[in-house]
Amino acid sequence: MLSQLRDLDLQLLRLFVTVVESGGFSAAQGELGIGQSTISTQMAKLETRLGFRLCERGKAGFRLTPKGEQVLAATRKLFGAIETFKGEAQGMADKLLGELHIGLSEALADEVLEQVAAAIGRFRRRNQAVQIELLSAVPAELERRLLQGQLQLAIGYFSGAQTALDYQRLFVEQQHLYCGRGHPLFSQEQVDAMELAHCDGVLHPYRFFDNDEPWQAGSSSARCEQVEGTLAFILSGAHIGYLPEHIATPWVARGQLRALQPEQQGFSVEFRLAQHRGRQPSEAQQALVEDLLAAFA
Amino acid sequence: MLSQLRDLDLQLLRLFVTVVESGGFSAAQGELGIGQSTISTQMAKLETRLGFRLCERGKAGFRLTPKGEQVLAATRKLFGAIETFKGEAQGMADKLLGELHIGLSEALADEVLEQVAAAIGRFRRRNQAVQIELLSAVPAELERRLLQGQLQLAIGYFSGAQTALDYQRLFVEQQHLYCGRGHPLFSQEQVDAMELAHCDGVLHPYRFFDNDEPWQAGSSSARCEQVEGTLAFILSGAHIGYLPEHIATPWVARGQLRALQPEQQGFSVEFRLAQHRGRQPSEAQQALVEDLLAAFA
DNA sequence: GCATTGCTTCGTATAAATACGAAGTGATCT
DNA sequence: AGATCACTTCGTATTTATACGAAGCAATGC
Repeated sequence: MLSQLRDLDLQLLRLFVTVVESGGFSAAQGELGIGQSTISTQMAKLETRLGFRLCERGKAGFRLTPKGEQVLAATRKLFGAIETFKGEAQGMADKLLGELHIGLSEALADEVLEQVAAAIGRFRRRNQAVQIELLSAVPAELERRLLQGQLQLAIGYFSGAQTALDYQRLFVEQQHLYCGRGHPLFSQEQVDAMELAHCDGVLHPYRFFDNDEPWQAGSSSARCEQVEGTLAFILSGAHIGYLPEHIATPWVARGQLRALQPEQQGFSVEFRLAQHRGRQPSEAQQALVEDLLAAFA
Repeated sequence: MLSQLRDLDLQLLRLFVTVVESGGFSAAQGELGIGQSTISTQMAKLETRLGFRLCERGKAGFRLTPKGEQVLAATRKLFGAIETFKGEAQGMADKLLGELHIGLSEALADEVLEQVAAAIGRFRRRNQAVQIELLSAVPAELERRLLQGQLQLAIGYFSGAQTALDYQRLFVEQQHLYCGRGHPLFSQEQVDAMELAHCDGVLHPYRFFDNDEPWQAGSSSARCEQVEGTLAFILSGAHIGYLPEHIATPWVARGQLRALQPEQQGFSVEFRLAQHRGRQPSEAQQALVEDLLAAFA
């Protein structure tokens, strides 16, 4: 008598609805693909669970009891909810979700920014609802945050020495040694290595390409990790130092900066996309990596 | 890969929710009462069905994937719908539903109507949402409709001859033979049977107690099935006839009617509650019968 | 009166679900 | 390095669900 409706069998309810729609047990045989004795047993089971009769049947005809009508309506409502659930789950299957924290090296060239923007645009055209967070910082900082898991992706020039990180080449940036207008070497026609050796350089600690730089500062009373500060030191005329070509170019055009021995002292830096090798990336991350590589291809 | 979410296993979803609430597979062992290997298998099964991973687990700790979060929310919503369904079904179990069509004999005494009213009041205090329809008519009409299934219950004086109907005694009504003020016998002190035999009576065709009536009209030029018309014939002074005592009493008090030989010509009619014997009554019908019998007890 | 129809009940076969435990993996902690 | 933890995988046992068909039953139609 007491309805033991704890484990609510959806299949029984589905059978019930089909039986009603077919208008009888034997009529539902074909629709359900099972024999009528089974249908009878199942209906009896459902009625036992509910604790009341759902329909009157017999040669006299098939018809729902008042409670049967109510249960039918309630069942259809329930099936609606189930379809909604299925739809949500289904739609979720191929949808990208979650959060992406991405680090960008400071002082990127305009065209690089445009390519990053293109990748984001491409990504946003996917079936996704991803929370993206961008962070600009010095590469060392980016690498540190990658390792700590605060970032999933970072674009910058990296040591390449971290075995825990995976690197993919994106583009190359040209660096040159520059001096400012006030510097003794600025107006000097010929500059030789001897003279450069005595210049006061700008030191950028924690940068990964220090050893790649053709010119190594003999002495240095200026330290700056960021490009902007380095530029300020150089513009002062008191120091010489390395800058990305795209940063220096407008200043050179305005006669404020001069590249020193571009052929000998210049060098190129490889910018890479880095991600943690250990923790396997989310689908969203994989997709964005794909989009970034496509944008820089 | 393709999510085969057709038969949506609620038990798997319930397991998932419990695992989340416990914060891990092995932590959920106790809660679920099954071993962790089973939990692992079940979770894998659910994830296969959905087509994506729901949670990351391992020594590193347990946490939901973004999709897992979404599925958790969707699942809780679904469970809400299921609880609603259960509640509806549960509440329906002991609730009276459907329609009841009830026939009442015309010209019932006020106190009888009060008792019917009491029964309806009692019934309405039950857990029910029944549509009740009342119909006043002559008993023969009520009996016909009962047999046709247009009525489930009827109160009246019946032949008792219908084997298809079940009768239960409710109350007794006294009938007397009356004449109106204008009738020759009205002011006559003593009335004998001889004189009555020559009176013009009111015939009530299709009534069931004709043969019980002590006085049988010798001749009759007046026919009426209903009480009200019969009363009019008798008040005219041209006819004599039987009336329920409760109908006549106010007219007698006003000196408009007189009962003829009450001891000899009076008789009593048994009013019964009738219902179809063949079709088994709804719960609502059973309940109302109970309430009617109680009211008339 | 008898066949037919629509359902119920019973016994039983078979498929599927559900479970356990042992062995294995891989990351983390000591 | 080794122990530990949390989970996975595998093989297998046991229970449960699901099905069928035969027999039975009550109502209907001819």
